Amino acid sequence: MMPDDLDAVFSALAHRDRRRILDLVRNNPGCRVEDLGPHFATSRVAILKHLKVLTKAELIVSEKVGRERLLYFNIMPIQIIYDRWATEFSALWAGPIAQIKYRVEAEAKAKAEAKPRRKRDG
Amino acid sequence: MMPDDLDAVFSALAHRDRRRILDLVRNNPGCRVEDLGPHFATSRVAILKHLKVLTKAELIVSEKVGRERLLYFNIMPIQIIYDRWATEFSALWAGPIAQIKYRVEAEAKAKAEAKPRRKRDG
DNA sequence: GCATCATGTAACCAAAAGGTTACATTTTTC
DNA sequence: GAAAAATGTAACCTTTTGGTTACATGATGC
Repeated sequence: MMPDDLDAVFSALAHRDRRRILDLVRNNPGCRVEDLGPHFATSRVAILKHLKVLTKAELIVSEKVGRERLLYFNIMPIQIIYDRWATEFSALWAGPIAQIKYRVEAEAKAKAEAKPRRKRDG
Repeated sequence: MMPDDLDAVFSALAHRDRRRILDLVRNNPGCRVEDLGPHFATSRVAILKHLKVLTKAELIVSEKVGRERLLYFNIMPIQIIYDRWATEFSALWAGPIAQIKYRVEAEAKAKAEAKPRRKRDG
């Protein structure tokens, strides 16, 4: 997954209604576009736009069956991020107490070395 | 964490430079705003704007020391999402084989029950 | 105390985002 | 075959986003 793809996934998740769409599709695999309508206060076309964003981020895959479009949730983008977070941050979230200790150490270290750096101005 | 906060966090993560800022701050706790400049092709003020977004999402906390501002990474928002994902999706990502099996079952189930729903139009 | 440094705000602009109504197309139903 | 259903596109508009340059302010160094 390329950085641009990460942008797309996080961006897709950055809207409440889109997260709710994902929940609905995940809990109702194969549901249709029109099944989503009653759950939202916005227009059908707004929902179509949200679906387009989710599809581009690969969080939703769909198939056209006659005049209907069946929607499915795709866990892969989220799993990729989840796994990447596990790799990068697992040392940071050992637990509440360990975490506070780490934070304090980080701040002490910062004060000890927060000095000479290269300078540049925009 | 409220849904609006989730919007803010995902939105903050939805920009490549902002993720890179987070990496830099995480690996250099207590670094200053100007330390970030050399790593990016955009202007200093653009970076300040990114920092404002990250701060609002609580992914970065900072303290003013004299004329400098020291930056620290805050793992909490990401940990909250991570834990929530673990709760909601752990059944979905048991493994590649199990996942494919689940997907097939989901699609078969969808075809069997993808029928009567309420209708509404925008 | 003055010049420099580090950060921050203001103003501007183009592009993107998020919504709307109107129109179009294909498939299904009767 | 005509009407209804389901989806999709186009056009429009307001707001937000992401960038820029210019200006401002307080702290630091000499």
